[in-house]
Amino acid sequence: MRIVFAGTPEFAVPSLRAIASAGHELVGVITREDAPLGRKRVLTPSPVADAAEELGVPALKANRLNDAATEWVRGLDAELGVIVAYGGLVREPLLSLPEHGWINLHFSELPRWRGAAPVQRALQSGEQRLGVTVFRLVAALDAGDVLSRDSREFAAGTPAGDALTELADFGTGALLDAVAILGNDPSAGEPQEGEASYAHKLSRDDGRLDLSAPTARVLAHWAGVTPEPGAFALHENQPLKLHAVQRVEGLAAPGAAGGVELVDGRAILRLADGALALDRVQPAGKPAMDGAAWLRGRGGKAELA
RNA sequence: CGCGGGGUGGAGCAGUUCGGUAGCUCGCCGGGCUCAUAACCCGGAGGUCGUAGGUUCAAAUCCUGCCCCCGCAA
Repeated sequence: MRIVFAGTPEFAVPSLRAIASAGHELVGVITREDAPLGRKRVLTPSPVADAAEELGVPALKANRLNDAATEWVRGLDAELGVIVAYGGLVREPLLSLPEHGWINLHFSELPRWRGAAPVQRALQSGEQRLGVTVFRLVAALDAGDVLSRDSREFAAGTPAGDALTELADFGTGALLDAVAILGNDPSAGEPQEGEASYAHKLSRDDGRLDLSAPTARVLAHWAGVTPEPGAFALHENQPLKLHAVQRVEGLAAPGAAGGVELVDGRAILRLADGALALDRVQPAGKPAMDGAAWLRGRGGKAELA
């Protein structure tokens, strides 16, 4: 099938490659414009842009799918549009331009967690079964008919970044299935069933952990916001980023939640009903460091809030 | 010139305000104890205090330039 692909970040790349290696004809790729990256603000092409170049597919860099983008796509004469984490909305008339319309690979079990940060929000609320859904793009957000879906279990405490990376690969199966289904039956698709929920984009403040919560909830929260926007707690009114944590058993917490002390060479954070090992932390103004080293530099004890 | 923190043996820190012999918790090496150990005891190595210059009898500490790292903001 002649396919135009729209996507931007790292976890859209496996889908792009899967379509290419499945023998479909990739006629064009749309991705967001080069964005300034890092402290030095170096203008950097998106991962999808790099992949498109490597595959030798013509790419359009656009932050909005406007008239110019629509004309560009019209010239491609694509049969199907595939969108994976592009970062912009497809509207009419572009939406109806390809013969089979557009399909989207979304990283949740729709209609749950529609929107920008499905994996992060699902993990944050303690879910460990994460899914992918391929559906037809319609005007309403993530609301079109479903073509294929799949899901798998993740260990508690799996960071969103890792989960997303795995789902990006995992989801290519459902994506290729959906393309095949459409090839056989252009009218295929089942309406989404169940109650919809929305996964709003994460802000920095979403990374602030509530240390008075039960351990399982703190861990889920940590997982959902790691590595972006990053989990943190306050130490002496300064943020302390928690890059890597692990639940530790067998340490009933006699002290108040928030106390950190050295146990068997690890920095252990006491919570209401358990404890977390802080394996990698980063104080404000410092590089990331081993949690135990951080604690030693503070005399072996600290209080987080 | 957006705001701010920081650069001290291998790691993390203190010391800088009020210049005067390099300190702490670990790690490392050697020895001891132990059935054993990440535990404990004894001993040891390892630092041009980011860098260049200035002030001074004397600079990690005061002054100036530069380099690098990071937290915010964007």
